[in-house]
Amino acid sequence: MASVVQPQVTVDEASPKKGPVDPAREVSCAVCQAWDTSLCAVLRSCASEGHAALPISTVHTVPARRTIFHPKEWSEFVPVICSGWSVSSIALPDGRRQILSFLLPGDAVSTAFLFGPLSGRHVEAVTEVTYRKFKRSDLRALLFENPDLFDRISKTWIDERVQADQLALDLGRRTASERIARQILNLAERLAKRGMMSGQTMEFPLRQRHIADATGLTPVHVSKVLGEFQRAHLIEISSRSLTILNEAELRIAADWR
Amino acid sequence: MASVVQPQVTVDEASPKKGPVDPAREVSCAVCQAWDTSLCAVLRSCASEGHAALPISTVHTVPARRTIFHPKEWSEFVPVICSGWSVSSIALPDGRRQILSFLLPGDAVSTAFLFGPLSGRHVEAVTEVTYRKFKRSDLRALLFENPDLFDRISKTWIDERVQADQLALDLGRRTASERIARQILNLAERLAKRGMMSGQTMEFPLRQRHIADATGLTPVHVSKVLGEFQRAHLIEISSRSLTILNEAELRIAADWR
DNA sequence: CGGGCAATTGAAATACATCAAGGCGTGTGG
DNA sequence: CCACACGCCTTGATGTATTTCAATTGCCCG
Repeated sequence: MASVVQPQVTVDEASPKKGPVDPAREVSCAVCQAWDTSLCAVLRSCASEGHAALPISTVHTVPARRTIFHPKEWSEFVPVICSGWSVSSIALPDGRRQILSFLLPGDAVSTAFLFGPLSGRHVEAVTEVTYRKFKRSDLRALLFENPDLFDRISKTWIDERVQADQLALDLGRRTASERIARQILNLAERLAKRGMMSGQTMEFPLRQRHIADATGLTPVHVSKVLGEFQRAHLIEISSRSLTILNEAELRIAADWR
Repeated sequence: MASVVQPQVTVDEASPKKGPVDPAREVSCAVCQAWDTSLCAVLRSCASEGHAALPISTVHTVPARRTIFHPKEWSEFVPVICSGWSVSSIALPDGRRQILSFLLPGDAVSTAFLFGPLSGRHVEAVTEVTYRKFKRSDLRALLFENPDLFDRISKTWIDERVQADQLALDLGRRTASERIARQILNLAERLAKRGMMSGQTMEFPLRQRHIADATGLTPVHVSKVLGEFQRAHLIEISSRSLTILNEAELRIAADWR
């Protein structure tokens, strides 16, 4: 238990806490690289503006591959990722599944989650993950006290809608290589925002099965396309990390904008 | 100009008004079949509860195939369909396009639209369409005055999220026949809610390329699948109307639930 | 050391796209 | 009113992107 499986994201170097509850919550968030994005930022800026304190939350740590949120869970808690990678998906009874998004530090599953339980969604850790659980009613209350908190949420909301639209466009109308290239570029961009890129290199804990489920393809085909990309020196993958060697060409392959 | 191209949905039989503004707005809405669903219902119930009056809106009528909302429009107005069918989509510069939803009477494009412009979206009339344009700021104001209006909107938001998830699952993980069958069942269900089904028969103004763009397929392939469905006596299509002959089997083809 | 998940690779199958031609209905202009 | 063009649908032949199947390897972990 003391030695962790993979030395992934080095977010929490200051406080690798194991207990379920962390009273000194501002401290640990202060180190979080995701301060600039998404819900966390919203909550923190709200607190720093002297309004109500941050709502109560409990911190949890789960190992890789563990379920964070179960599809038939009807919970009053909304999880927000603090460190590590996880994945949000829906599945068919026969096993086919579609990944809707990769969740990085600072991400909540969906803004819709703030207003009611979103059944059918499965959230699963890819690496070891720490996350916070907020009580829905707390967040809601906070939302009504702060009109500009509301503004920020609605902005996130719009973003989320745009993301969903793009996903549909990708899955419905793009080729396999385009989808994969876009997924890589998209992740790179999001990691960069969080200061989690070193140059053109990122930690890349995803299995090919994850990429397959996110792009609506087969693991086998993903392997072939990634192979082509590497032979064409667009990217390089080794020991759970990915480097973009030729961003310009990769963007062309992705038909980016 | 007086004779309209297609005698589609017969919603507005009481008032086929042509002018852009309609002062007697409650009246025309009272006939609307969509009173039970979505944004319209929300606004009307809000008004009937004796809060502020319905916000100002202007009524517009456009012929089939006309653009209602342009992708680069950055408008402060949010359109809500009153009668007719329309379609909301996004497109790639090279012409590929993905339909995100068919809009039926009572539908707004997206709840996200209430909070900010959603660029890139194209909304286009399929049949002759009448719609209302609300001013975003009016709706927003109304929203803050009525906490339970907000509740209803957020419910719609969750629904919309679930729809988006299902779309991704369909496009990413389902076969052509499944996608098409589901689209048909889905439309039937939504039309039924609006009282627009006569038994198992519905007006069906969609061209096969609409279905193709909604399901991520080619018009040619859609034709083949619809042909199979008809030969198998699951459905019958003739003169712009569609009948579900064998709902049970169609549901199986759709892998419904 | 053995077992299981992950990745690679090639061969075969298949679902869907593309291409092409013809028919049918409908609006349009002579 | 007719001829015509055009969009829409259908159908068959052919092409291709992706899946499925299968065998092999490496690797992590118990």
